[in-house]
Amino acid sequence: MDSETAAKLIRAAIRAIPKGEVAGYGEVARRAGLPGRARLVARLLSENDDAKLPWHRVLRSDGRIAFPEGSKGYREQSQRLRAEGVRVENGRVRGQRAAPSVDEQIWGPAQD
DNA sequence: TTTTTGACTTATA
DNA sequence: ATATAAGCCAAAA
Repeated sequence: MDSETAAKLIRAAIRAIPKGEVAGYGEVARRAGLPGRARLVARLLSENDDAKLPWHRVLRSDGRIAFPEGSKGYREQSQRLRAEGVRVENGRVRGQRAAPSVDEQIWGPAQD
């Protein structure tokens, strides 16, 4: 699979995060069928220019914002999240995470 | 060409 | 809670 295809899958996975919920980089990668490739997700977002993509719903695995505290991106992301009703305290998201289906929790993401 | 750099993760101590 | 270590890999240096 080429990198462009991977990028499409990842963007689709990010778009699938419901408004008001969040997901981790690794989680996005897994749901895109690319386990272990959290870094690719991060890289894509760093290059992303699509305003439609809800990049602000993507967090680190510990629920913290991936930008350095106080940076521009940090401020914008927390603001965007709060605008959707997500609870953000000191760079940490309290609110709900995008819950995978029961099947996904047990069996992992669908492969077909 | 090789090395470093990142909006990262999981495991282990 | 902190701190390494190994995995990840495309792009930039």
